[in-house]
Amino acid sequence: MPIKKLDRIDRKILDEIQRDGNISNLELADKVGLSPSPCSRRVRQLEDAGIIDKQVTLLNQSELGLPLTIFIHVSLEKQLPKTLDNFERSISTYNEVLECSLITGSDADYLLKVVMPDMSYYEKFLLKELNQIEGVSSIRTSFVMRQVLNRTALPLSHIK
Amino acid sequence: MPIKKLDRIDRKILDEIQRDGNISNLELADKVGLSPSPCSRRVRQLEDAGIIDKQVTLLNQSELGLPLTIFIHVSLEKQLPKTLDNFERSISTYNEVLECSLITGSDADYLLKVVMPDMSYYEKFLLKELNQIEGVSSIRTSFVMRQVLNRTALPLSHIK
DNA sequence: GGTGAAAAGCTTCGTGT
DNA sequence: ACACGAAGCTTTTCACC
Repeated sequence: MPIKKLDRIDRKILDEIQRDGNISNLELADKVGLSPSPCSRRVRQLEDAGIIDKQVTLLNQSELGLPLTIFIHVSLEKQLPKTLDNFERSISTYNEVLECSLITGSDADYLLKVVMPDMSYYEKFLLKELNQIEGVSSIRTSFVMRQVLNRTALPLSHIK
Repeated sequence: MPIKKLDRIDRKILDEIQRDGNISNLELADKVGLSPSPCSRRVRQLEDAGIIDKQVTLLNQSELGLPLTIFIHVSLEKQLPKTLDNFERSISTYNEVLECSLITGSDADYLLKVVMPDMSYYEKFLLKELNQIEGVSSIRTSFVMRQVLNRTALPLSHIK
């Protein structure tokens, strides 16, 4: 299922729309060297194939009053399926949690990425929310001092 | 500069376009209870204010042959501005690196999020690229076993 | 698989309230 | 500030190569 045959034009299309989700089909067709009709057909096929996921609008964190980005390592006491499941369902209810990944490591380890207005919000989140979830044993916080990179565009260079 | 006054309608608009970047102004206007003209005006103002950053298309990692997501903790030998600067410029050249954050911790610590086609690619990346950057002292790898959450939508509930 | 033209829809102004 | 209506452009769909 993964990796359909994508030719050079498909890659060009993906590359363009990854960077600009608002590009018109006319401009896109021009950039990839196609006429509008086949270009929009290809885009539709890429959507149907599930290669194109969705289109979103990205907002400015700081302007919205969310200057803090925080990574949180969470360890659970036991790695029972029920414990993991409960944690995952609980954590999913917080919109402040942008990412949650189950990662390899010593114990059952989750890595969270959260955004917060300020420290007092974070303290409350930690004590009243995260720490209240059943089975959480240890929490380690890493504050982001500076975001060097924050991309949504995936690399395409590995595609043959 | 952060947090302009956003009323309930502005928040509704942001909430909608965060989830669907392709929504038509007609439909958006309808959802937020406005006629098309003032709705598009508000969107433009939110863009001009820098609150709306940009529109992008998200692609499917697995379908593109990038099933591996990896978090990498990188420590540098010295935290000289020149060393940090060199590292950041080097790391920015790799499209496989989606995120790079300077985070608090013991030493100068970067947390990277990278995507890879497979393990052999990652081994090459680690040995031939990341390890070759001047000043890198230690690297710790965390493989993502499962992505529980991966959102781009920011929370808006904290806005008054 | 690519090209070209016509119809339908959306966006964007200007104007009025 | 919002609503209405006209002009311009984009997408879509069709027939054809």
